[in-house]
This record gives sequence, structure tokens and C-alpha cells, in this order.
Amino acid sequence: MHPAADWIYSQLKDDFPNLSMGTVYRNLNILIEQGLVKKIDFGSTFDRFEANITPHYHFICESCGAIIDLDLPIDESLNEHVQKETSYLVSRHKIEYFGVCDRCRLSG
Amino acid sequence: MHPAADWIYSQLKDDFPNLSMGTVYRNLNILIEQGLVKKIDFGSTFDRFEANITPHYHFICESCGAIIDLDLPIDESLNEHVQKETSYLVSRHKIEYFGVCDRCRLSG
DNA sequence: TTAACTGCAAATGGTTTGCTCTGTC
DNA sequence: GACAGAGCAAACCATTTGCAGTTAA
Repeated sequence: MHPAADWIYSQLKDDFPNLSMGTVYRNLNILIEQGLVKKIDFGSTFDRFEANITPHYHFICESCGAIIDLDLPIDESLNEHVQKETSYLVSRHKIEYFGVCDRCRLSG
Repeated sequence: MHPAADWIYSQLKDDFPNLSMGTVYRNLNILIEQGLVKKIDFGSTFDRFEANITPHYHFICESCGAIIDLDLPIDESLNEHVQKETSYLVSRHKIEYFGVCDRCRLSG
């Protein structure tokens, strides 16, 4: 689940007819401050969010835009490798894979 | 060099006093279409651009915001590995390393 | 005279913020 | 009454776009 603020709003709107986007964003930012939610930057005009805060890589389908969590171990050795090569202090890294997901591949 | 549109504008403004941001963005997008420039998404409120279109990884300094091209080989085997694990078609990947650059480390 | 490109200003759209109001302790 | 949270609408700000003017072939 990697919803946009938009989607969260429309999901909640049925149960809370007075809900406003301001409230959605305000609470998302509170959750982000608390470390319960992360903002995903994947090169779009809008943000998407996720509640899975354990480190993981992402696969992004270039056909349908789906963002999928990858169940692969984080390769910490990459940080050390770059740190050795560059002398920068490397604390973390992010990997995004791009391609076509199963659903899009099978449908066409 | 990973300038924001803003920076490009102010650099050119001296030589072209009538330059407008619209023109900067318009031409950046033309260069992107032509594959001569790439837009960098690094999780900010604004975009940055680069003319180095050969595949490479980025290091981003969390202290000063600098984006630095890494002179490391692209590990194509990562794509194959993910493709085998997931069955998604993986065509490319992006890695960003985060930490503290030399300048900030030495001055900090 | 077209076609390409520009400046300018207005529009766009996701996100943030100010202010007021409501409910709870 | 104080305070936290909410709704609403306006503000924000990077980016895009429409339009009219300019230049060059």
C-alpha cells in the first residue's frame, strides 16, 4: 500500500464527510515526524506514502505506476563500498528498480 | 553540476536580462525530450537537472544538499537478481547514497 | 509568411498554513 | 477555561501554459 494523499482522502471521505485535505496532510506529516509513515519520492508530481517503515527496496512499474515493496535483504556492504571509494560518510542508500510488473506483463 | 531551474535562470540572467523562468523550463524540457538532460528526483520541493546522461549513481549530502556523481560501475546484475526473485521485468535501477560529503565532514 | 522561439503573466496543482470552531478534560 | 484537533479557505511555490510579439530563413 503506497497511497497518495488524494487516495487516503477519498477512502476516508465516506466515513467522515467533513474531512478536508488539510487534515489529511496535517496528520500524514505528524505520522512522518513520529516515524510511523514515510514519504516516497519516486519522481512524480505528487507524493506517495507508506506505513512499512522497515528498510526495503522498491520496484516501480513503468506501465501502471504501481510501487511494490521488494522482499530482499538490504545490502549494507554497498554503503561501506562507496565510503571506501569516495571517503564520504555513507549512512544509507536507496534503490528503486524500474520495469513492468506481473499484472501489466500478463495483460499486455 | 546538478543545478535547479532557479540557478540556471540566475546564471543566464546577466547575459540575457529579459530571460524568464518559462523559457528556462521550456528549454529544459526540450533537452530532456532529446535525452541531453535528465531530471533528478531526490526528494525535494523542486527539481534539479544534470547533463551527465551516462548511467551513474548519486551521493547526496544530507548536510549541504550537494548531489555528487559517483564514479562507480553500474551493477547490472542487480536487475537480473530482482527479476529472478520477483518475476517482474526489470529494465533498470537507481541507487542514491546518503551521508555527509568531504567538505561538510571536514568543516563540521 | 511561415515557423520557431521568446517574454510575460496567468493558470495549475499538490501541499501548507492561518483562523476559527468544536469537543473534551 | 485550556487545549488539541478539525474544517475551511486562502496562501504557497515550483512548474506549465496561453498568447502576443520578435526574429530568421
